[in-house]
Amino acid sequence: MAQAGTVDRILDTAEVLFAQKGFAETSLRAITSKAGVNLAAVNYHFGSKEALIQAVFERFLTPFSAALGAKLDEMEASGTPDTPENVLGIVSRLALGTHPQDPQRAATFFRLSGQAYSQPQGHLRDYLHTHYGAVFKRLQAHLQRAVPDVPPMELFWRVQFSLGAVIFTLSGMQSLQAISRSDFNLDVSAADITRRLLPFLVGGIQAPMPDQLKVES
Amino acid sequence: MAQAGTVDRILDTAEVLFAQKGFAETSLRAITSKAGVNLAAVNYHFGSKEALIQAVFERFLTPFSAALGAKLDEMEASGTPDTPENVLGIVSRLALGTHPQDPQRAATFFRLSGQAYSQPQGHLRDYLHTHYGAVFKRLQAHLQRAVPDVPPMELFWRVQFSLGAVIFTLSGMQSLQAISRSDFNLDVSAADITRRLLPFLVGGIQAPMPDQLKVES
DNA sequence: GTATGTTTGAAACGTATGTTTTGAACACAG
DNA sequence: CTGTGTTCAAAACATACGTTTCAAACATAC
Repeated sequence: MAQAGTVDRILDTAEVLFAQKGFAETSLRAITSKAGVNLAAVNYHFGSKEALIQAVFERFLTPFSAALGAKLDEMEASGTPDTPENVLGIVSRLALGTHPQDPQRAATFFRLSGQAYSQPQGHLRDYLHTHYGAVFKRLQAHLQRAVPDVPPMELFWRVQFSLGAVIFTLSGMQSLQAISRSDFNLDVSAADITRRLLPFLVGGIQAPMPDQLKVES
Repeated sequence: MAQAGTVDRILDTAEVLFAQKGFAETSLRAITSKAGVNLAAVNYHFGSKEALIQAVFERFLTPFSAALGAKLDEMEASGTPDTPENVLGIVSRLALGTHPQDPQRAATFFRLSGQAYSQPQGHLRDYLHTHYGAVFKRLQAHLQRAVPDVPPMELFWRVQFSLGAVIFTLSGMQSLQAISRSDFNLDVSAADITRRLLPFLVGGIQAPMPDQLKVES
């Protein structure tokens, strides 16, 4: 990351700063000065700040969703049974392992995702849904086979709950670690949290259905 | 909300706008013009924009945490057994029912909380933790009695996971409803989602422990 | 009615932001 | 060398923001 081109230096720096301080709170001047490039370079290479944000996500998500697709192919080819543990395990190992040389990278990206998802107006949310919805649905289909007793709509929501638990927790890891440290005198890593997450998610996803769900207006 | 005083008109409007567009993306001018008050009124009555944000949270959270404390008193007095369903049920009914005259209000506030928690630098997160941490710990203690086999630290994280699932889902309800509608042709309300959430959370919180948790640096 | 303290209104201030411009530096083909 | 397209650098631009100012309006008590 030292002598990379202007474009990559911008992307690297923007990724970190966006995760640290948020989109609106990170100015182009902060990015360009820390990256050691000229202010105008962002608009020259990306067109606008919003395009920069999208580019940051694309650079991370495209390889990730491709890797996820490949893992699902593998799973189907090898006849691995569809259990919640297997399906969620793939995602978890992938999220933590796509950038083994930089263990911080995954945490940075979860923070980014958290911000993208909690942006109320939801540009990015829609963008993610349209561009990476296919792999997502494939994943959901595997989960459905793993818990056939859970109705599809219920599973849809449970997957959203899981997403929330994951992104929310890992995006706030820094603060949460401080609390955990003061309460338990113990440090935790992203891998540690993920290991704790898995049983929780499995338990939630395959929970028995409530007796009846009434729909109101 | 029609003829309220300046302070309340500001708070009402700010609450809605912050939830809709975020803190940084909502200008004082947008708030004051929509509230029909002068721009300077915010700085006059609250001192600064950040103080306004805190005031919005305080106005909602203080009654809520008081009500939660009362419900816990009630539970202890009546000898209601500490089960995950009972404890989580209290919170859920409270979150949905504190403002029965305005069902939108709860959703608005969840969106607010989502933004507060995902703000990376975490002023608000710390503020919430220090001001309302006591009730929170009390709740966690009840949960601990409900699932004595789960070690305290594990429970701590599971509560965080649950918080993530709740806030994340309800803060993104609007977008998620759109997806759900297109996938299932079905509409859902906040109460509906909450009813789906409960079994998920109960399943996650009382999930069996993984065989062993190694701690890494 | 006058005086006093509080609240509002309109305008201005200083600053930070995203973006645009213009020209120099550079790489490379003819 | 000359010309051409690309990248970079410095400066300026326009705008939006939070905040401050100061006088007018108001309420309340004496």
